[in-house]
Amino acid sequence: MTVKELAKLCGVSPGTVSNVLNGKNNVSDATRNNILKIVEETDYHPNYFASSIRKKETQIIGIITEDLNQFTTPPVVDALTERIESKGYHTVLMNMRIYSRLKQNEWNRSEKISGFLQPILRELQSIKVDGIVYVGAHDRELTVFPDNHTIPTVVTYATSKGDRFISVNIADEDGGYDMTKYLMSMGHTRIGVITGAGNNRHSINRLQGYKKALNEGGIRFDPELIEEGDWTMESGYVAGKILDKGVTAIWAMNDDMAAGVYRVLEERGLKAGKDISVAGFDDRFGNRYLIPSITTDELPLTEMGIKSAEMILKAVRGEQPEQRHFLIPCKMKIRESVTENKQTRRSPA
Amino acid sequence: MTVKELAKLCGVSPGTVSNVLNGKNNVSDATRNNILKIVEETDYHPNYFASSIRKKETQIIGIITEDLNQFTTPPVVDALTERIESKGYHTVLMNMRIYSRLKQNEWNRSEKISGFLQPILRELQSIKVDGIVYVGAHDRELTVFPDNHTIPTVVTYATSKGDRFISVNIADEDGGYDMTKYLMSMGHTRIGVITGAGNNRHSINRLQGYKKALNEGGIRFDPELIEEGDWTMESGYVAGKILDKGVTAIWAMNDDMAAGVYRVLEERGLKAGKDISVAGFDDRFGNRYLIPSITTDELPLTEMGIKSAEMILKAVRGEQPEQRHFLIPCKMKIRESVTENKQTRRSPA
DNA sequence: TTGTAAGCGTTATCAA
DNA sequence: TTGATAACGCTTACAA
Repeated sequence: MTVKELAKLCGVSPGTVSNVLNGKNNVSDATRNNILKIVEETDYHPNYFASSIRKKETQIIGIITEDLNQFTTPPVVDALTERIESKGYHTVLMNMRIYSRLKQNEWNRSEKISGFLQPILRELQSIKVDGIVYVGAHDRELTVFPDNHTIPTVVTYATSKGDRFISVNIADEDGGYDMTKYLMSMGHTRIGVITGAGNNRHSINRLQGYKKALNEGGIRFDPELIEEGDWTMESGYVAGKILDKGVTAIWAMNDDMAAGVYRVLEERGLKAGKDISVAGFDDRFGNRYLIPSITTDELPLTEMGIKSAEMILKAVRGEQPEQRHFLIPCKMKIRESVTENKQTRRSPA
Repeated sequence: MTVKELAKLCGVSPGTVSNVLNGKNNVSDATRNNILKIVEETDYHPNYFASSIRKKETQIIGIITEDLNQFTTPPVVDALTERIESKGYHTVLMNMRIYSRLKQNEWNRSEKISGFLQPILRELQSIKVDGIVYVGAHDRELTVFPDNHTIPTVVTYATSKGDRFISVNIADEDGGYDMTKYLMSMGHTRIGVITGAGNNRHSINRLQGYKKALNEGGIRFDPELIEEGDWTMESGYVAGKILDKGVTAIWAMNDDMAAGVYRVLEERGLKAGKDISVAGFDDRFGNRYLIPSITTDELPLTEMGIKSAEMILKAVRGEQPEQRHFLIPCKMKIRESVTENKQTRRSPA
């Protein structure tokens, strides 16, 4: 079924049918209704490709994910597509699968990622997407877009080199600050920290927040209390040795590493929230698995998707964004693993 | 840049350029190389839409997910896209988001899902996908495809009503059988089971495997030892009362419910793998969170994606599949939570 | 308000 | 092996 055939059925010209289908108002109500009725009856649907040749805008937004299997990605994509599609745009998802295609020590090798990105960009270019949202697997300074890339682009869970793209990210510093403030409010002053990989922006920013909170509370920052992990449970287990430094609380920068701390406690016959306080980050699993349930800071994945959607739609329409970099706040989840510090010195008699 | 302009640059006709670009072998090596060189230099890319009007096949496979946020979905999609794209096809992902759009008691309401599916099918139809892979959020008998649906379709993590579509699923019965056999091999004879929702095919089939294994071992099936859960940790916690029926092992049909059992044990001062054996299903989290680490049965998500990809490509090419329904086996993960039954009666003196 | 006809950038057909 | 030329299904000037 084509416009031509449909037009014949309606007793009008193809042009008129096209006008009706595209919501033009240069058609009489009578013919419009008649055409619409017949469209309904015949279940006619325009050929998307044919119309896209002639039209300048495709109403398609391309979504590029670094890795769909990274746990942070699906919620972002979900919110993103929901919002974009609710505005009448379509989405096309391209997954780079960097985690399965790269060895761990290559995750930051821009030239590798660039190699994966290139064909995908070509693809998106040839389907003439109106805009692109790039969803990172972890916050990294992106240098992977070629210089001649001109399609409107928003990056999320990643930062663009310089001011090139609009970016939407986690407010990591505030997250670290909130968590530390909370631990301090529970009477903790010697707070051990297990960071993620040291060169990682999440680690750096969260630690910045930790320092800021300590500083505000008049507590001297002690580098001895910082252990570097690599986000895995195993590294949290190893870093758990920080226990021996007389800390009353340990904050691991993700829940996986906190789970490693739980293992150490188990081995020593200790309990989080009773003998020592333990906090995580991400809220990867709600309160389901760790016992006692873990106090953590929830990543704002849905909100990041929503904000990114707004921004790319603005960009596509040629509107100016109010700012170029957005930091979305996390949400503290107070559970059982952090309790008041019983070792707090009372005010001297 | 269009073929026309490019052809002029190359000093040949548009048709010849097209032939080169499409790998036809009716062009001399000399002109081919020349054209290819200039294509490279000018970074020319054909307009996807224009070529798709004329071509009968689009080389696009549509992937429809019931819910991308269901933990089983991304691995399937990942493997699926990898395979499909490695064969020179493209993929377009459409996500129905049924979990956020439906209340829990509506998850099996076919007419609701049908309502979400309809516009997506229209969309895929209008971009003329060569085939469709439908990725369910849990195994369900699908009645949601309209009668006039003729595009080659494979369903995975779902079963088609009757013999309509090729399907790729988990070998749930074998999974239940293997797990029960393993528990029996560790000396357990009174094995409590916490099922998922009772009307669910996963529950039914896994229980079937349990019964089969018991039967082979000469153990009478005791309905008293079966508790119905609903896949959530909370329901596993409630069903944990099965402890009081003198079981030496509990098998929860997913890891979330097993986590609920861990909570019950914690409250009672018991330990999985020491005082009682506990097994799960899914291997949702590897050995990271539950302590002691849980013995479970890993879902074959990647393999399901691979098989589905093979099948849809076969279907698209008009080849006959060797069978219409595939069951992919799970992989037992032996960890710490199941140990030998110390209460086993020795052979009578 | 409607119809006619000329594109859009490709690929397919057929003749040279 | 190449080049004209006619499709493909739709949109859009422009004419009626």
